[in-house]
Amino acid sequence: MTSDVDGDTTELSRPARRQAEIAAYVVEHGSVSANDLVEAFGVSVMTVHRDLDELERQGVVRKYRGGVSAQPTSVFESNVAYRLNTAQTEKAAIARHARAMIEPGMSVMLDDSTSALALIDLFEDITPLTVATNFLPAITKLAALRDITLLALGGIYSATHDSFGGMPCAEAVEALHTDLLFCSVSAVSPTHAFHQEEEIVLVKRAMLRAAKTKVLLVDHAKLQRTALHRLAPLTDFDVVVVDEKTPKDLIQPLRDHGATVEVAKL
Amino acid sequence: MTSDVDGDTTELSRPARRQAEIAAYVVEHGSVSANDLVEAFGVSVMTVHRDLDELERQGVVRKYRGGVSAQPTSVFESNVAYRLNTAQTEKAAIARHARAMIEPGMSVMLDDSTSALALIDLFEDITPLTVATNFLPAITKLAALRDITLLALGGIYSATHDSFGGMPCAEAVEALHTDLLFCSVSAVSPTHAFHQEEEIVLVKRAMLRAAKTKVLLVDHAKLQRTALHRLAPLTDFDVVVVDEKTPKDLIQPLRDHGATVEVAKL
DNA sequence: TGTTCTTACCGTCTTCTGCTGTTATGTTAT
DNA sequence: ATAACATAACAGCAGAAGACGGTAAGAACA
Repeated sequence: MTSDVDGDTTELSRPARRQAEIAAYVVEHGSVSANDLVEAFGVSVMTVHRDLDELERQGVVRKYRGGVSAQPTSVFESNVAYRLNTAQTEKAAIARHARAMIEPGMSVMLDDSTSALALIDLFEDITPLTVATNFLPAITKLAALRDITLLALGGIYSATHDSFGGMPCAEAVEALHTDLLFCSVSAVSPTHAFHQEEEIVLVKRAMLRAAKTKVLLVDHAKLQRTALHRLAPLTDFDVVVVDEKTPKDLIQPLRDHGATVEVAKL
Repeated sequence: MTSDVDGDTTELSRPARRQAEIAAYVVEHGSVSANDLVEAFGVSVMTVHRDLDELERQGVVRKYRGGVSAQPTSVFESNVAYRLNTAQTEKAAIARHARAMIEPGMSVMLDDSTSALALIDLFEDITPLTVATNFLPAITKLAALRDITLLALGGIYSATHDSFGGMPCAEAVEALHTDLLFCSVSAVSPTHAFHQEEEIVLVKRAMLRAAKTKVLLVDHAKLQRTALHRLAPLTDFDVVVVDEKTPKDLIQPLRDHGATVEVAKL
């Protein structure tokens, strides 16, 4: 669990980073007091409380009098701040690889994945483009771009993912059909893609039905994890993109089971 | 046209304000050169170009080599930046009045109106609350609040309104039914509410069908305007809220035709 | 009631975004 | 070909937002 946080420490505001670290700390220790955190992170009690409030708002920890306790690991792992911290250079490489699949005029669907964010930065040259997404940071970014038709997929806001979901979102997805889907999950086995949360699975399944070409974006950390809900067999995806750091012996099994795997060059 | 811009000059970033002023200038003169604007506003050519690019992105002006020309007045009037400039104190008063209608636990729908933005600032004390809206600035604001269930109404992004619309949005609305709707329009006659753009009308009509109690928020400027599309008779609204600056002789006709009009105290 | 933990408020500080002009390069007309 | 106009890249600046800690008031627990 404490393993693969190969954090580039940049790219995230100081408080956000500290919050992610606090979250990790809490998850590791199960439950700690505010004062413990004061010592561990060298900030004032006030700041600790503010951080914990924010983490609680995101659903990552539960506050009670005298301390905080961790929520199930699942929600921590799908916490946005945490994910943003992880494997940024790999994600950039994956994004560049994905970009090559897009042609001007296409319609593209993005889910609430941090790789998608990196991908958006590469959109400026591929206009015109139609992009549909349920991920709030992505929506904000896209709204500022010209020559991009932005189709926001609404739904119930989740602070943990900073995205929209639930039935309303699934319905919005079902009304569409895009050329491409770029999608991410929290865990990948040799045969299937998995995700922690049921409501998210609901939306992602809908997205899979609503796109012609489906691309799964996977950084190497995902291949060594598991998660509760089976989302879909890997053969449902037309392409699975992994980063270069992925060990060869983890890639081969996917291919053996019929998946088309491409490796993104750094 | 140049009349009622009783601008409080505060509350809007300098460039945004200047852009709104440039837009007004262009609309008034029909078509001007970049250099004209440099003189008129005392900024560099570069800045003028940047402003014009932004205005073009919003669909308010058209750039061609050697200058810019205005788009039809309608789109200028429904331009967000312009609307944000107008009658802010009145809008705050209207928002306070509207706030009093909301009780904790209710579900509220907001359209893409600047008055709605003011209203959100007053939400913190009325939690829990469920809020549905298609207005991007509103969505961003609400996402940061706790104890608020945010239901984003997706759809096709319009840079002019900074909101989502079109059929996907209308469908999302139709799947809901809220206790309250706060809604705004671009023009109000003694008998009807009007709006410039057809797609917007589509969404607002859907919203009217999807709420139990419907409230129309109107600042006094709207009462002296007209617009192309008839949205709905005023009697479709349970309450029409106007600000205190509204001349009495403009209010009376509404009441004579059966509307329930309330005046928001400053 | 006393103690501990939490929250609210306030002033200061820093950090950061993003606006701006300048210079240099590209593009279109005449 | 040359002049007018438009874009791109760069870097400095300013204003604003937000982070932080301290103190004091409040709430929970014992």
